[in-house]
Amino acid sequence: MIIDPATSKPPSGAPRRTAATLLDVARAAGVSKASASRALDPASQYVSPELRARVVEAANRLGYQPNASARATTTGTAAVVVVLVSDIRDPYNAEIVHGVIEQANRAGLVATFAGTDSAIDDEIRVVRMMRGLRPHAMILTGARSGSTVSRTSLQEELARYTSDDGRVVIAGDDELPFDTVVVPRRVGAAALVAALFDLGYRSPAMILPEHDSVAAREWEAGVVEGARGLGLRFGYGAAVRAPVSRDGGYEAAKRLLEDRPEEIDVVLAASDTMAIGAMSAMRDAGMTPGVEIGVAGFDDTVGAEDMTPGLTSVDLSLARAGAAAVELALLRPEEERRTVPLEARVVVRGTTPPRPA
Amino acid sequence: MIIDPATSKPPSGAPRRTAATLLDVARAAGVSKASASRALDPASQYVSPELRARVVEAANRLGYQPNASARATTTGTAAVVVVLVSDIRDPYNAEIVHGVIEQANRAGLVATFAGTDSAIDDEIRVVRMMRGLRPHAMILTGARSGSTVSRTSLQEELARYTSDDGRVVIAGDDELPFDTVVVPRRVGAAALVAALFDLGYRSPAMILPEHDSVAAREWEAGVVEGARGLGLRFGYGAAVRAPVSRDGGYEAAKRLLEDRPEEIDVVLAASDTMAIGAMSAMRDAGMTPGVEIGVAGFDDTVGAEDMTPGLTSVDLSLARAGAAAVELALLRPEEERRTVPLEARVVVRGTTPPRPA
DNA sequence: CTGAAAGCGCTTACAG
DNA sequence: CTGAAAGCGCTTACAG
Repeated sequence: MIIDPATSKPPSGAPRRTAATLLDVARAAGVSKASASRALDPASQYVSPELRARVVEAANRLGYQPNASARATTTGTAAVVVVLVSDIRDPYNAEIVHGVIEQANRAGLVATFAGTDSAIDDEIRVVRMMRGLRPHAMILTGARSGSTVSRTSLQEELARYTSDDGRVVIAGDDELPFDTVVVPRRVGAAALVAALFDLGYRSPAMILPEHDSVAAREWEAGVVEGARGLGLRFGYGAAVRAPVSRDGGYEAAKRLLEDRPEEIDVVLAASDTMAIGAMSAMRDAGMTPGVEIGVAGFDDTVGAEDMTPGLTSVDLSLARAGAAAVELALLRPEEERRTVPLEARVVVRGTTPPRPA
Repeated sequence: MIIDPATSKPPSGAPRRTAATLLDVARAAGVSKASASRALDPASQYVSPELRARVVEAANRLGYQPNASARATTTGTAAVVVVLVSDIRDPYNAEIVHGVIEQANRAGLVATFAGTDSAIDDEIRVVRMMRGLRPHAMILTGARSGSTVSRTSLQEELARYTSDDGRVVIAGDDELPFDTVVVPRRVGAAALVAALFDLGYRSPAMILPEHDSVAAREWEAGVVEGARGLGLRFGYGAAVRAPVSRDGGYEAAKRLLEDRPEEIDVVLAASDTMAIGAMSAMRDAGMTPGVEIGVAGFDDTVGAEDMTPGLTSVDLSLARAGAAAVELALLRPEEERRTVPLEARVVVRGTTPPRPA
């Protein structure tokens, strides 16, 4: 359960011995609050050097740090960017989040996070609650699942926020009418199929995410279009759906191998995690990944290169995604939806050696 | 470079069409600001049900969300907990951070993050800047490296914060005079050595982190003490230092194998990452991990079980660490330093099969 | 139970 | 260049 921080009270404790305030600094320096404020603002002109020096000295002596909340209520916006992540432990998300933190800090913004379990209704609640922070922007990562009704509600809640001059950036796999950093899933999937074709693979099978999502659809579209363009076809039963997890990949590969092992020469999984599960399934079936049948994943998350053999995958340059999202959030808002594409790079490793013809 | 958000100005844009305020709600409901405030505070008694109903209705209609900054400047503390992480992509940190987010949300707190590159001087700057948020607590994860002088400065900066009634919690491997969630590194390392002894291993070698840190020392102490207790000794050169990374582990293992492969029957690495590198080095030397020589890691990060063979490791229940840190932060401050221990669990997998005597 | 008023810590026109 | 004053959006005694 999530408690609204704006509604719940902060845990009470001993009476707060308060931190130094601007007034304390002003007094210590023997100037007015207004002057102290200006002296501490590097952008402010019209401050005599001596006054500034005196104030800065006093501030340092007192360990003064301006109260960010007070400043935010004065100025109207907080120097905050909110990031909604489903699960930070997912390396895919961690990579994006890392980029956000770096870039936000560089821009003088504080990055705040909220988990959402990737359930859309959860996300609506979180967006609403985070609006209370009056953040400069909200960045949504990953894909979300939920009914059309829920999607509409989320869109409305976000629109409410943007109508108050907030910025929304979608960093990931979703089609929402806001500025978006586009994860090159479709392009990357097609490029992967092409690379495998060049290596001599002709009979691919797919392990698809069980739940529908934009990410899943994009990947599938990339694979199917890529294959079609090369004259390849998927046989009946050569596409199975499974949960996006190691175990999901394991089970899916098992089914694939049981049903029609002879007609498949390479298994494409929609994520590295599933591909890793698939590799285990092959081993348990007495095969060696890359020998009888090739395997390829997607995302090139940390670890793919440390499998044995190394897992062929597609690097989505996610490290850039987070930074790009912050950059988009910093631009002035525009009428039309803006889009920043990332690059996809196929990384061929041991699980898909050149296939003898 | 990090820009102080308290000093830098928020990026300016179009004039802000402001969000609904309490006054808007009060007017819409035909009551005073004071009454509206009370009606929206679930904890407030002395509000007539009808008045409350009217206010709540108006608030919903206007999509009102209280301004968290204004509330914070009124009450003196923000419902925020700040987390300092070196690198969120490290699964070790991600696990802790995940626990923090979950538990913080449950407690109605917002979690804010700042990266620190694990350099102590960076951390000092960040602590200082984050003090401006007047957060309820600061949680420091991981180990930090830096001079004694720097450590003292960090301690001073943190003390400054606690003297203003802030709470500091160390979630990880460090000895600082604040409430601490203790990562059971020493206990876990000793338990690992004992487990390996039971499996028949008698000649261990160590891959240690290159840089000194509390984490490194604790792990080393656990291994050495555990070994000594069992009458085992480390031969000369059976302990090598390397960067905490896959490549560091690779290089270290390579050296170990070149120098004295015949005297070693198991390699203990201070982290799973290094252990994974070590496994690659063995393979490149024509060996199979677990066959000629065993390998064990530490942390049991995601992925260890998916190696081939599975990597023996020690699970530190880090998922609990983040939650425990938040719980500590919520307790009322006390004079003496409090300590919450986590549990260590040895997980034996394929890289350390029972060794024939 | 309800409202008028003061106050939290800042910033920023507005006068000097 | 400097200061007095108003105002940001809230909460909370203090009177009724």
